[in-house]
Amino acid sequence: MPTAPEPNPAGRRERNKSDKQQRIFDAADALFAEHGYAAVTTQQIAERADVAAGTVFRYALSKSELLLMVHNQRYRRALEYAELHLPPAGQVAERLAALLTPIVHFGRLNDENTAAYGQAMLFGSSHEPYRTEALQLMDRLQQRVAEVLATGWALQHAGSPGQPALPAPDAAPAARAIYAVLLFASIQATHTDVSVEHELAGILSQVDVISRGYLHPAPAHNATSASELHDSV
Amino acid sequence: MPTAPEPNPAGRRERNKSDKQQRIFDAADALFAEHGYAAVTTQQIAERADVAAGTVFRYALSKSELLLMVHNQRYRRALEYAELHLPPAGQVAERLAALLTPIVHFGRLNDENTAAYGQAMLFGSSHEPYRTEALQLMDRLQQRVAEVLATGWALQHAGSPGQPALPAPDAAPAARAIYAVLLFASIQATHTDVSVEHELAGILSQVDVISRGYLHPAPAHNATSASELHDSV
DNA sequence: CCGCAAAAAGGAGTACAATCATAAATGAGT
DNA sequence: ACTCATTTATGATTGTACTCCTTTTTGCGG
Repeated sequence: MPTAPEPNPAGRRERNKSDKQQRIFDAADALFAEHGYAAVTTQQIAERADVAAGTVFRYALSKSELLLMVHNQRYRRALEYAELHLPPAGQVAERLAALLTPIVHFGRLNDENTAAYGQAMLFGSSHEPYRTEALQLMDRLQQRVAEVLATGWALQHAGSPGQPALPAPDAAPAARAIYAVLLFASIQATHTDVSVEHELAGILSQVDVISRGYLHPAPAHNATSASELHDSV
Repeated sequence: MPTAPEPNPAGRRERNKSDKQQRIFDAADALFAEHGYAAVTTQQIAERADVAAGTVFRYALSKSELLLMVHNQRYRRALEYAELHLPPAGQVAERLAALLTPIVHFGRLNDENTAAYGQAMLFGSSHEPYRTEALQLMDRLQQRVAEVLATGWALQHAGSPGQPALPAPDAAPAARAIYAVLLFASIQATHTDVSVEHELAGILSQVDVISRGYLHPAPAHNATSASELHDSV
């Protein structure tokens, strides 16, 4: 729709070089959105972007990285929307639901591509820059989840003047578990025909368990420093 | 190369036909174990099994299903070991650790294949019989986890003679969350160089949160029947 | 034993992601 | 403007999973 790439045999080389990246991005984005990841060939993307087949792989290391490239942007928008509409206060369960619901719905817009995106994120090579970007978005969502949890903990343990405000426990494990649940459920959803509502209900019931576990006073556990468990690539 | 060379002119056709499946299984198992999933070609498997290239795909729909086929067996053994060594009683956290530790260690024996196995399970086609088998093993582990949780709940809420023994809540969401955490961590581990101990500690810290959430008296939740979330094709 | 239909196996062929040797473009130094 | 080194683009080629039409084998009724 925006660029109408007429096969201009003489023009290619003379074109502005710096927008080649943009042409490839747009081509991949449009084709994946229209036909779905699996049905699109890298050849088609190259043709639509009006570059040679091999050129595509100078801007992304693999077909799946092309998907990461275009889907990161879409995912980021969904995440920003979720962050924006997160109520600044309230029950933990409701705030988490508010945060996750847009993400789940977004995933359902094109569930084939969402599954492929998850696959590229989970199984892609560490050398792929766009995968790194995707992992950062993943971290960012976990961060938001952790904040909601920690805030909830602080509120819950605020009204005891006797206690010297024992610090909130590390919310990272709970946030990570919630993310795992979200991802797992999203992928499962592509293989079944559950409704979004059903999927969301399943996710939230798991999230509920996890957030209760976080908020529940822990029985003086050996806090195995979980901060070292980060992806170190 | 005009015509096919006759590698073994007399032998192939006259062999016992019914063990072809077994030959293919053995060939795939050995080659995957020795060289790793990615480095093995279906051609190699065919050669080692002494069948034609196309024949392999009459016994498995895809290369990844070959992996599911052979890895299911290995995984089942690990699961049986874990079930066997599960202490019949004790703290929930310890029993869950006993259940999951062998699985995590097993995954580390050949983490490349384990990741590929997870990938085949999560993203494979619903028409693949061996994937269905893998999903059943997944369910079985979740079942064991759920049992440990439910048993723990029963013990914890046993000593109140006043209450008319309110029934244990559905442990399925917690079990699913624990499985998601396990799978997610296993896959992550292949991209990092964390030690098994570290990986396990990370998993158990998440499992702890989840099991505490399950055991903690829930605020009367709508138990969305999670049994319908199954792959239905 | 002999057709003969159905099932199984064969292996050349296909599609496609990804590579790589070559070629073109670029720009810095003079 | 002219080299020449470096960066970038090209597209034919390759490796490989998977398909598809053909051939072989099998089992069965006469």
